[in-house]
Amino acid sequence: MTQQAFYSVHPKFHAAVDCIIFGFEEGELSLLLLQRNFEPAKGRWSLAGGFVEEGEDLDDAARRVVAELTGLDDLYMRQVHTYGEVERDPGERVLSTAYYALVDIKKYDRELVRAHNAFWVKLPAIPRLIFDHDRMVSDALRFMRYQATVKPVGINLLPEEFTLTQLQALYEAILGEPIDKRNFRKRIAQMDYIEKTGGIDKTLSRKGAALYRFNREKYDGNFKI
Amino acid sequence: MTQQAFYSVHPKFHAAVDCIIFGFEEGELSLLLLQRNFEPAKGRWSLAGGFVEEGEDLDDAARRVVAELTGLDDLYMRQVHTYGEVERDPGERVLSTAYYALVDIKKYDRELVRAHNAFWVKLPAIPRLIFDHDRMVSDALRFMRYQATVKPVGINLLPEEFTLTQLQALYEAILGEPIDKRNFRKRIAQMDYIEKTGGIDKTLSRKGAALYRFNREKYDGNFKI
DNA sequence: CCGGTTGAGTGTCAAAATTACACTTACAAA
DNA sequence: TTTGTAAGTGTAATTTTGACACTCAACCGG
Repeated sequence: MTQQAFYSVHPKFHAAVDCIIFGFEEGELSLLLLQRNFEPAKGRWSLAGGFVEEGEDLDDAARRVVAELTGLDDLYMRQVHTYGEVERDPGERVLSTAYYALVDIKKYDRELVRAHNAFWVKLPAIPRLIFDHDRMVSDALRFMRYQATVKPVGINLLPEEFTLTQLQALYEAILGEPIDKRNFRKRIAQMDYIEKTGGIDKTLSRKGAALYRFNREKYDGNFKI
Repeated sequence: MTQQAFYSVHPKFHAAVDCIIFGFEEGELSLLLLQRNFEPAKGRWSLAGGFVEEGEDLDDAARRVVAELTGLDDLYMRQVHTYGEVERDPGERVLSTAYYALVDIKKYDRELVRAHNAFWVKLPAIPRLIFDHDRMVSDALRFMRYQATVKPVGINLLPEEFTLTQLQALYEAILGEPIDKRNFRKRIAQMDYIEKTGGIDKTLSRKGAALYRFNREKYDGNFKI
């Protein structure tokens, strides 16, 4: 058997990516969802998705899909799972790999999002999604939650500089439960890679809240071996 | 644009599964690896893999690949990750999804394994593997280790009935560090889903060691909501 | 200018979980 | 009956986690 034949006796499939795009606003997690104005499943809600193209890495396809929708590159993205049931897409057989992305919700390109008929929807209010996208969301949420307990990925949902009150609200949203303020700040104080910038945010309090930033070098120094 | 055209403008790809098959013997984790007597990469070591076929779920393809090699069905298997770099398979473009499987190493079909030119290799001694299979192994190992700290998946590597000494040796192999015997037994004692069978194993000690089994009903009762 | 309001910031103690640690027992073989 | 081997057992110290309430700074309105 030639090497060519080795491959060619096997079928090929469409490969897609679907992206669970998380944002954080007003104390709640949101997802960027599309109300589809195109077939198939026109009119229904879905994740941002797209097909993998010739010569394109799987990860890159996911980055492209998110960039085309939000204008944002360089996001924190992680692969969640690949869904390969024969009948999962009623149109044709498609293997789809889900990725989650974390977005600073202040930064996305509003024009692009509008043009795609996409909307930020707060988590508790998300509608039924097409195909198996509901399952993708719950798998992504579980995985993101787990990662957030292990490393400070949540920071990617906040602006460069943030207050501890914002950070706490974020973790409360991610974990879905209230956190004691003093215990939280005690824990953060031990993380030398979350450092004061010296700046002060006065938008929320008369007193003003110290601004912090994530220091990637210190973090990598502590945990990469 | 018709629905047909929606799909057909996009390329298709080969979809493969590669399986990291773990066993446990003599206090060490092993992998079932193939020394390939077929192209491509004939003569080199690889994971057990195969292509997804028409009308076959992705998970089922992974089960089939493991079953064809070991004769074992009904194994504990979990998807690890999908590898989609353009150049990862030097032959043709293939998207490959890795799964790990946990095998009771006493039970596999020796004829089948021999026929496939496959061998159990203890973890510290595994050779260089083809393509990106090394990376698959290390990702699978990390994932399996994590899962083992969270739920008793390791039990799938032991026979139905096992002694606490075996169980401890297993966890020491999975975690890669020694465990205090009394603390370990204290922890196990709290898990009512690991129960004495009443049987006694005399193969290792004159005194005899109590045999235990995993009670799936009790476990599911405790943790499924 | 002073009292009120708002969110920021801070420390201690109790409970729970984790870790370290060494000897006795049962049995079979010599 | 002595000896060797793996099985089995409890306690105390340490660390980690969780509960809890007031003061501070600054601005606002009267």
